[in-house]
Amino acid sequence: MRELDPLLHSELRLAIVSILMGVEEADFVYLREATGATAGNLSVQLDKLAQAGYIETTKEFVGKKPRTSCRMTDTGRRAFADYVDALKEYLRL
Amino acid sequence: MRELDPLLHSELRLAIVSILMGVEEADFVYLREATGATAGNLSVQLDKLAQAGYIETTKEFVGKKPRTSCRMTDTGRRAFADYVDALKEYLRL
DNA sequence: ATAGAGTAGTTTATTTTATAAACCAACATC
DNA sequence: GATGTTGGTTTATAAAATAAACTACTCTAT
Repeated sequence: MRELDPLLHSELRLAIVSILMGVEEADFVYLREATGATAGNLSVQLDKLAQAGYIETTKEFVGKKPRTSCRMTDTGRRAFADYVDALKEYLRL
Repeated sequence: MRELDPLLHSELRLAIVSILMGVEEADFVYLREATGATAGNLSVQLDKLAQAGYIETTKEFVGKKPRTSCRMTDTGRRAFADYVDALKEYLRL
């Protein structure tokens, strides 16, 4: 059986990637609200995705507030496509 | 976002259920070979699925050898259908 | 009869992962 | 000048997956 990329096969990381696949970019606060995750958990999982090169993050200051925004990389998009493909075998779609 | 049933959102358990959805029943050895899992891991994960009432197992002796065979329950089939449904949101299918 | 290897598992221990709790820095509000 | 808020990160704890070790039995060859 095909392996399911463990980096994507995690509820929160999958949710993050799922959201990012649909938009140019999304910021930390939006992702936190959309996924319902705690900030700590989100921070950790974003790091893992960034470490793997699946997403790219940029940290800037808007006025006095920090703002982290994220977007998919090509590597990430490919990994997601592969994951979906592999998963279809499991789901019998 | 819809929650992904954590019992099914595990590579090995999903593989087990995926196989069982396609057949009347399958035995331990078949599942071990088909999934490539170690016997220990398989034993643990089958227990969890049985505990949750997603699968049913029967242990009998065929000649002198033990034989554990597994099949889906209605509860399990419903859970799998729900899981697939929820996952489609994430996969954008 | 017994040592060695194989089958069919289970139990226990270890590692990995996910989650939550605590914390930091900067600001605004009372 | 406490008190709370926003936007995070770091660290600690809980939960999960995996691997290693073990049980019980059988079969073969010595």
